[in-house]
Amino acid sequence: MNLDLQLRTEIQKATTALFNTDIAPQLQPTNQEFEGSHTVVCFPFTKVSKKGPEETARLIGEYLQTNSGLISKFNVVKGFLNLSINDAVWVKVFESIYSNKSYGELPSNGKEIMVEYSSPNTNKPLHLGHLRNNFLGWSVAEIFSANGYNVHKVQIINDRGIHICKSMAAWKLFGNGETPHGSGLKGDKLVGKYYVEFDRRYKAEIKELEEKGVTKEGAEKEAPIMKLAVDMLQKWEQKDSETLELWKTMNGWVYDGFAFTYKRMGVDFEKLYYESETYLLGKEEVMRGVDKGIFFKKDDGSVWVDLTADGLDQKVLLRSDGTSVYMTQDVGTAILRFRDFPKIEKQVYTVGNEQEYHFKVLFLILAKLGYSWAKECYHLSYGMVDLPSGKMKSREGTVVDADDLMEEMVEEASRQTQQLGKTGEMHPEEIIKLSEIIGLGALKFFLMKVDPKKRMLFDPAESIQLQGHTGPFIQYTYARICSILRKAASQSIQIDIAQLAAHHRSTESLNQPLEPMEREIIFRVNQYVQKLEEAAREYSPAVIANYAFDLAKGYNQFYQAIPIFSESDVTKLKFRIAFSEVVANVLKKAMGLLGIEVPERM
RNA sequence: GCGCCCGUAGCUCAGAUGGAUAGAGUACUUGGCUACGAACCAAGGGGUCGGGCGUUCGAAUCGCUCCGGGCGCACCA
Repeated sequence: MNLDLQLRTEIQKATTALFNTDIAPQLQPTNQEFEGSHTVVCFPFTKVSKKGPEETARLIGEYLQTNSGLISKFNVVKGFLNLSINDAVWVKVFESIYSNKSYGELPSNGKEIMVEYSSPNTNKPLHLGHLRNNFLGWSVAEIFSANGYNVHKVQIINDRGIHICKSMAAWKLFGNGETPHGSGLKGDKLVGKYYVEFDRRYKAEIKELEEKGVTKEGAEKEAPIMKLAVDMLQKWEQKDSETLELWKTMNGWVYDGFAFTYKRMGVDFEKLYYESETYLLGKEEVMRGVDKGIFFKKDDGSVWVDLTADGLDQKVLLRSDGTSVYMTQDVGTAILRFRDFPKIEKQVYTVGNEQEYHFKVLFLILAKLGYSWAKECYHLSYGMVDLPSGKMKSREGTVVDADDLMEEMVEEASRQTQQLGKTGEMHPEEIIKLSEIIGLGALKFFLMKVDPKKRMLFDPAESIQLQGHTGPFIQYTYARICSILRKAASQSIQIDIAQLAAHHRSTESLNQPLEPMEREIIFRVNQYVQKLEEAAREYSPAVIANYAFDLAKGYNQFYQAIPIFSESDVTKLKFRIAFSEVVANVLKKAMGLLGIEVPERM
């Protein structure tokens, strides 16, 4: 049952009866300091009531109290009508949540979407920025899934081009046949090492040539290592077997390394796309656009799209030598995906906000090519992650490596767990598993509690905190409830929810109301579905993260104020156990959307 | 130069389509474990919501303007 919707309907009935108006009521949660749970803002009704705000609010309140079974009492502060919901109604709300095993999962809506995330540069190991990207993308996919969508998680792997050839060239020159297996170095780290080596070498060679009097431009082209890389690119395009072999081998190393990192992150993909497989389709589409007069060719042979009518510039789509650019590849990839999954109605691209312009252009181009789904595509644009020292810069060595960071978080979780003396009767494997859950939970929560659109600061000292507004705080609340449920089970306390609800309804007159904190928590639990919808609408896991924190905090307050097992009234005791169980389930579900596990003890 | 984003407590962040005395966390000062788990709870101080003007019964939220910070505008990806 949807309490808010019912309430809204009742209020509308009241205002229609009283003032003969169809102004939609404005409902908001009541401020802590006043009694009640729902507040109607009555200022908008003063126009039709022809009375002051307080009088207007009082009239609506009186009408509701006499005519609606939902409201037990009300109070008026200025133009605000604060409503108290009947406890029997609260219990009914609770009952329907408790007995609904799939609470928090909306039924299938028959819609299908695709979410792209990660899509790293294969020459560079994953770093902190990728963690935000992956966690956000994965979580948004889960959020849509919980909203009833059929979701496909994908990524694009940028596996062709000169940058790949750079690490290949460096490895060929200086690698001495080094392999991940032989050196024990993770595949992506090994390839990254040669990419850096290329750059170092390239700069040295340029300097050498310049000292011999070659111009800077000349030196950049003449540097032997660059010539080798360019040569490899040409050979690659001509499908030279030896080059292709090396390309495959080194890419394989990278993929193996990434797979390891993804696994620990807890993210996955249904299908991987490779640029080497999509850029030709992009080229075809662009040529088709030229034939249809959508794009135009310049004298030098390059192909352009004119977006000045849309308030943007002209944009190149094919170079004068006929090769494709970044945009061309993305056009091809998008179209291929809609061919592979004909039922999807949109694609969500999880990519940093520095590429906002790129996606604006991409969607316009796709629309010009006649793809109606183009206007449904969405760039899930997120802000950069800064360090206390400022921006991450590879040149200054301030890049925070994803593998290292996850490892440090887990180690810190382990250290703190042991320091708090929580590991008493745990097996060593259990401690390891728990540390993983806590460490990654802390990291994921830290990165996802902030609005994705905003640039954020990653303070290492703060991120490893396990108290306060953190993932472990919520995990702890969950573990605590599990402990209560274990105790209840050991005392063989059986919950019969229908009986409890009936009892509450019949004893209401016996003056056994709910505690205000209990009402508030039912209110929050009942809010979950709305938050779920909001999170999808806003593409924001932060909505879920902050909701879970608020719920956990509310429960902890209740827990501390009301000792459950000292309650002598068996019905109340049972209610509170059932109530705790519901909170635990919702916390688990919400955290699950963030990819954060919750432990039964910690 | 043109375009987009951001500015809320010392610090990190919330603030539903404009609504009540702007909220959390952290840090700091206190108090609470013989109890269902103290990774918790309670209390306190801490704010010109970057500045100004405007719209409105009502502005952190909308408009204009200035200041400060970030990003983009490649035949790079």
